[in-house]
Amino acid sequence: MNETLHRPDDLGAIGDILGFHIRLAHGAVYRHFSETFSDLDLTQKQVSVLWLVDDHPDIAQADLGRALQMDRATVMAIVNRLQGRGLLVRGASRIDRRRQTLTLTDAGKDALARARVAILDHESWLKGRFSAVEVQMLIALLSRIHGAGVA
Amino acid sequence: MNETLHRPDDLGAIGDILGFHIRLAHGAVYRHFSETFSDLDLTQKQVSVLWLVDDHPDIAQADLGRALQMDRATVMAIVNRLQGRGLLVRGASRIDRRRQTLTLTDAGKDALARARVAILDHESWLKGRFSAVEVQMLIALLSRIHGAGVA
DNA sequence: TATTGTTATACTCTATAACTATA
DNA sequence: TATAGTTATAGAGTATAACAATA
Repeated sequence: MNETLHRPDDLGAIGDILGFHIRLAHGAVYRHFSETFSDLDLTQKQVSVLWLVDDHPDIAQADLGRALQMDRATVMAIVNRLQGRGLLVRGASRIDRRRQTLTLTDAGKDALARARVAILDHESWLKGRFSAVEVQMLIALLSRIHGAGVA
Repeated sequence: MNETLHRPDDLGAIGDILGFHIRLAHGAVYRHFSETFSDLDLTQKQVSVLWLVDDHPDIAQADLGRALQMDRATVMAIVNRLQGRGLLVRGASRIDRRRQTLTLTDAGKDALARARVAILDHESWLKGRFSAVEVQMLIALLSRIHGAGVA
């Protein structure tokens, strides 16, 4: 049967797979984020890196990797791209010569400022379907999965 | 300050961004899935496609795109890969000659059977941190984001 | 020994654009 | 006009492996 299934409104047994719902939700967020940030030409990860570098001056790449749960090579690729666009600069650390400190340039701070405005739109779209209590509950549940920010 | 921030246990203001938590959770799930399926050499999306093709015989690529919220070209790439590995075959539809029906091969059914076993492990790892009620709550909240399977 | 940064490499997902065939 | 499949192309994220410098 089902050659006429043009609009599968029932997910079937796969609908019980929690990982499946996480992937779908992530995809939806990813697409809306991309639309919202098409003018700024910034991705989710790029904004996260700009944000954390601004929040933690002289943060190193390895720290970003831990905070955003990315491999060193992945951080490298993102930082390279941001540096290539002149949004941040690498500098030498004075206390540990293995490490490189990261600092936003003026252009980087400007991009982040505009990104924060766009994030308001994006988060409103996302959070608009939940009450404040539900948002906190969802964040708490998701935190149990990724395990970050648990002091 | 903060050049000594080697283990940022506090996410700072970015911790209030719901989209940020969704990305982190998705990343954690993605990594564990990859480990669990490294022997089978199947990705999340590939398993989802095998699963849906098995659930809906003669489903077409466009249907997969709607169910999994992927672009036509993205579906194409995944189906090509699965077909190249001999896990499914394309066939002509008899009622709409624009469409191609998709069907699992014996190898595809075998791969899916093994995938279902691996998914049990993966989902146990994922769901183990929640009560049954919390799992249902989380799925309901995530469904409000991706909007699929809502009849 | 462990960590940091780095380079090279490769794979997957994702999407856009343009084309053909069919409805 | 709209939909389905297709092809070509490109960008981004992700990871592994190996190496040098430093702790």
